[in-house]
Amino acid sequence: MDELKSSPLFSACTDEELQELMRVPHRREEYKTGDLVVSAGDPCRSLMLLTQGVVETRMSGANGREVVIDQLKSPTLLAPAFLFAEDNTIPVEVTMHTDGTVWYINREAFFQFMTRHPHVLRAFLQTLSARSRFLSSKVKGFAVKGLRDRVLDHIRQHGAIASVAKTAEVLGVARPSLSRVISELLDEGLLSREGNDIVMNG
Amino acid sequence: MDELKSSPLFSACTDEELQELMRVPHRREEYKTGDLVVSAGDPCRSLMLLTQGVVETRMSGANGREVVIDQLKSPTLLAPAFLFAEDNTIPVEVTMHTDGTVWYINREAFFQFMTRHPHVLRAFLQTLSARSRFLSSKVKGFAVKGLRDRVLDHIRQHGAIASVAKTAEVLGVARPSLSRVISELLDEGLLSREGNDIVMNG
DNA sequence: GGTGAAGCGTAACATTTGTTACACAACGAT
DNA sequence: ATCGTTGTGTAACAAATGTTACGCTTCACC
Repeated sequence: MDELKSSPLFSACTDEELQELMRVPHRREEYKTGDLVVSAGDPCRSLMLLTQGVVETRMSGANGREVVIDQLKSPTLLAPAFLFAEDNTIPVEVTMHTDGTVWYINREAFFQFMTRHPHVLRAFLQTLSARSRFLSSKVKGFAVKGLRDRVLDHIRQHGAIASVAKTAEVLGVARPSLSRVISELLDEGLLSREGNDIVMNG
Repeated sequence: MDELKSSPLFSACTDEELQELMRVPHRREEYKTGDLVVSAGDPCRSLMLLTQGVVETRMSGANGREVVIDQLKSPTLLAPAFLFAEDNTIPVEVTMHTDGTVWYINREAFFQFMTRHPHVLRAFLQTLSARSRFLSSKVKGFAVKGLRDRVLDHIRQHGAIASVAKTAEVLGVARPSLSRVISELLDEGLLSREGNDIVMNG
């Protein structure tokens, strides 16, 4: 299918290679907004490829606090880091943020496919690396002292804040706390309003 | 060398495979306690394999706050997640915690080697996965509300607290804050002293 | 035995963040 | 137009953590 070719993993594949891939066990599933794709603790037995739609990944702490790890737009792999792990349970919850489509491709067959097609292997490794870098920056973000700096970092990376409530979830703080800090930063002239968004100054 | 065979990456390799590996460009470097192996921002151009010793990996925020990400004992790979990344700069600082030895193996040659020897590829993917899971749990740890829970989690994972100061660094809090919380947990009977260590109760 | 450094506990106070509650504006549905 | 919903700002207070400072023990070293 063309859907697969849109993924960075398979974009460089020839038609013959894709036909070979289509002969391995796989299935294609459609989801609707709000559907649960993966719940925390599920084992990861197949390569999961989101070809259409947007998902949100969340981690929920023991006490009920939920943190939105991030939003992933298609095309992207879901939980690629846990596909070949010894403990392949997925620590995050994945829900659809829009309608979407996920392909499931048999793990071992995909492994064989990678060994036969090094450019696919390289793309897979690059994806893993990007996820790892993202998590590193997330850790760094939480370690950085002070909500003020985290807010400024977040705006630098995302360009603007559209929703205070959503951003509070992502940053893992209470909404009024974020609202207060943003007010301070607006007063100090470090941030400014641009329509409904909040952006940097300088 | 036998040193390589001790690594989980190459432990399943035959002698012929290791000899093949030894023909690819590589070097071996020895370090002393306190030496800087990788400084944050360095590009990752070779597979780095710690065959002897213990290293600490740190991230330093913009404001000077430093957080010990973790301690890695040999044998282990250093920064494997960034070897095949598009942006292959390493976001952490790696310093020797003891004397040690690091092997550097050419990236492209190692890539070829993996494609020829799938069991090495699988071991490499498992290593990447384990690192990714570690980072995930780290993110979850920071997101979990309350230092009390983080302390209990840390003890569950590490068995005991030997040094309050070191642990405070790892958890990213001030030492007196950790000391205070530990005192409370001791009072409440959730923790207890065992010699110089602090352990769980139950 | 003295001495200094390192690690720890603790206290007092400052700062940050969470919690709860309320008022207001925007918006869609009835 | 009215109603309810949603997102937002704000205030007052509570709780958690940071900061600084001090005294105590332990231990290596002289």
